[in-house]
Amino acid sequence: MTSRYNPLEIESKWQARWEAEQPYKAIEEPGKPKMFLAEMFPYPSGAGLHVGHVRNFTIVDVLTRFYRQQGLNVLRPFGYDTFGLPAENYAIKTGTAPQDITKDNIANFRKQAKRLGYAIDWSREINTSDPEYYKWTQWCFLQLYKKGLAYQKESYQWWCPEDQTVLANEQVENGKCWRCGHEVEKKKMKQWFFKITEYADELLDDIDALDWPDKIKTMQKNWIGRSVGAEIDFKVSGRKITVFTTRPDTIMGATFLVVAPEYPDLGFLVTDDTRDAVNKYKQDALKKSEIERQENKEKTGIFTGSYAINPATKEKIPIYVADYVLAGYGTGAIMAVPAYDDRDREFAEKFDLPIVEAELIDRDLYGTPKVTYRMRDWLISRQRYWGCPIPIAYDKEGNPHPIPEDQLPVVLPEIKDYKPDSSGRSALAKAKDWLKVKIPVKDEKTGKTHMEEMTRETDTLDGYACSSWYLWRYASPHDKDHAWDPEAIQYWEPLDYYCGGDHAVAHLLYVRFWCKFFADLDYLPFREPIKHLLYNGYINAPDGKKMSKSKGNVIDPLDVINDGYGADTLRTYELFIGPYNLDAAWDPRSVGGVYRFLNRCFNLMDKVSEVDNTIIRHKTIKKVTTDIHKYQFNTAVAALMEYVNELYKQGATEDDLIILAKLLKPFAPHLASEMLERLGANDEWPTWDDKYLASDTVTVVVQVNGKLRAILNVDAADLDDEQKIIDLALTDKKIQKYTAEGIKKTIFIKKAKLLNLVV
RNA sequence: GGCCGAGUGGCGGAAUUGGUAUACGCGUUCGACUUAAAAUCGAAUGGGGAAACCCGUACGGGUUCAAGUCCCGUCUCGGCUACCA
Repeated sequence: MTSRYNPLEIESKWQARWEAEQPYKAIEEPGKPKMFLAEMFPYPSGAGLHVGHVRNFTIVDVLTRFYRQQGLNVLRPFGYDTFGLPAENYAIKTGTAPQDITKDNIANFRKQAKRLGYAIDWSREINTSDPEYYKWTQWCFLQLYKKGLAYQKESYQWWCPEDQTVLANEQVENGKCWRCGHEVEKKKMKQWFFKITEYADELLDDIDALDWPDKIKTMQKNWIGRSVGAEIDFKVSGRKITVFTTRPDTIMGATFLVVAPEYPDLGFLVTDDTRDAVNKYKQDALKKSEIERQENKEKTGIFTGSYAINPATKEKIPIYVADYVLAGYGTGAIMAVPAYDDRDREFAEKFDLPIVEAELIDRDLYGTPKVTYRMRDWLISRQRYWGCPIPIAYDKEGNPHPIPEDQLPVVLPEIKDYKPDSSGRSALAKAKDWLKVKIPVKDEKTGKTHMEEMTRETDTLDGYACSSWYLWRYASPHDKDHAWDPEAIQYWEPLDYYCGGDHAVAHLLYVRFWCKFFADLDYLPFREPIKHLLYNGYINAPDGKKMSKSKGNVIDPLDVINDGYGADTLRTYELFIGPYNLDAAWDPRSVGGVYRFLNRCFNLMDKVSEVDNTIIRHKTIKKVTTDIHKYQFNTAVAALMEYVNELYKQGATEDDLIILAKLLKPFAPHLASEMLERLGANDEWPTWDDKYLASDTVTVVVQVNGKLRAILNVDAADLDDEQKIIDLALTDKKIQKYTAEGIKKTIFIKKAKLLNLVV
């Protein structure tokens, strides 16, 4: 031979072959063990792939190829999460249709992903903004609607009176709209919700059994936040206020009540003297932004003018309104026990209210047991254009009607102006023709059905709804009759490995919620959608900071490839960079180190000789295999480097090279494929035999008082003879020196091949 | 404030889960090859010391024959969360 290692040449050769032969197409084979893996599908931004995507996708790819090489039937699809604000903002700015932007971005992402050599089944691509896909998102919505789990509710939202639009919490800065600077207020609005709280208990109870990182499991538990307590009624001149408390046993110390500013019965509590002041306090509180609440935790509040009777002490206690009580949690009213609660004490001190160190009583005396959750129902309405239309229409009275399933999809109409207008509805409200729809209505009296003209819902769905079921769509991505094909689901699902570095709570909780819901409807034969979750860390810039365009410290993975390193180096480097679940900083010089390693692999092809490397070969097979099982990709690569270093010293046989290429393939598939082809070998994953790993002689560490003093080479068989080891150790001059005063105790650990002499 | 991570050479990181601390890579130094450089190949590389040795896993204690690993306390950094009664 020889040609130099030219990654770009090798990679384009193999990518062309994989494109033509589609070797990674997955086909159900009942009876054959399957493995289904996926990354959290990307939002295809205009910027293309970044190094974080590469880390994420490569982890999935290593596992994909590893299990393929082990003979499993592997499914590894790919998709795009395309609805969302960036494309809409870009559309508003440029007048380009989000549909077109998305198409271009997907094409770019696909092209770039192919340059990384991923073992993807490209026939299963999905795209959430494709009507073929979101038809079924709408179908899912209708199933939830039918069961009463998709519902409308009046609730307080941040509202900008200038822009006439709802704002997310993060879009409110110091009580002002982030766009126009106008003061925002909380406005009661009718919005769509999914009733995730219906599954709160199951979502919480099933967490422990998941093979997910503890970090994520804890975050989900905290998010759901189950509190076991009681509801207690306090009489207020003929009416009552119900409070929620986790400490009903402290009721003897309850010296006042506090209700939230949004408390519905507030009007009843005020008197002629207090009405104006309370109203003003309420208005101010509703104007306060979340950020202000965070920054200023100084207690504020005002006396309503009413008193309640503490059912335990029979005493008359004042009722306050204060914004440290949240309307959305419990009943929106609390009994304040300043002796036992820090917040209540702070409030009591400020307003000069009595603090009573009362005795604790039986928890069940005055309340009824009640469980409350911190998690709220999932607000899914968005007044945005670029999202999945909610399949609902309203009759003349404003009552909602589901769009019949045979009318799906409700196609998002193409419009010219995406900007929200003063109507406070999404830009869809301007699609006049689209708004009108005829819905069959059954007449109660005659039993006959007639078509009635109605007006479509103009809100679109939160993007998280689109990603709540895509893992099941992967099983039958082109199914025209179902959201997912039951037989394909039966074979492939649930997902074996899911890998990502984001969405610890939201997405990963919503998928679990939908899974349980559709399992209850018998659409899914399992109640947890994801068996193993790998949560990868971020890759930061060389300076350790987050990569960002404005800081100019972004590493473009395509540049790394095109600079001549190639995709194999990039992939291998991103796994070698450190433990997959920790953040890591990009180091351009270490990239070179990995490139040198792949070079050494390639050049080893010229160094074939006749030697026996059985032991190191089997050791390496074992190390790489077990490391991949433990997701220790960095040490798996290190083991391959050690192996190659050893082969450089000892010389390598063809067998050694074949094993190297097989083990290398998950990391550097192009180079490994090239090597295997030249060696005339297949890529079947090798196995090791422990008998080769036990060598005849072993090294025994000899310590004196726990400090290393000598190393002995002894026959492996002698490990069973403790006295012989001790005698041997005592022939060592150094050991003799340290043990001259006599030995008090000897500890021999066979497993560790260690002898400790205590003097 | 609460919860969860992390702290090991000049740097990224290893360490069979309590048993030879610093694997592998980067960087540095030296050598080989070369007219030369690059590339490549080989060797050395925690600190102190002439050596024997001593000191070393953020800091202070403890348990143990033995601690990077376990326990108690402290500090620093990162993430999530934020008055949830």
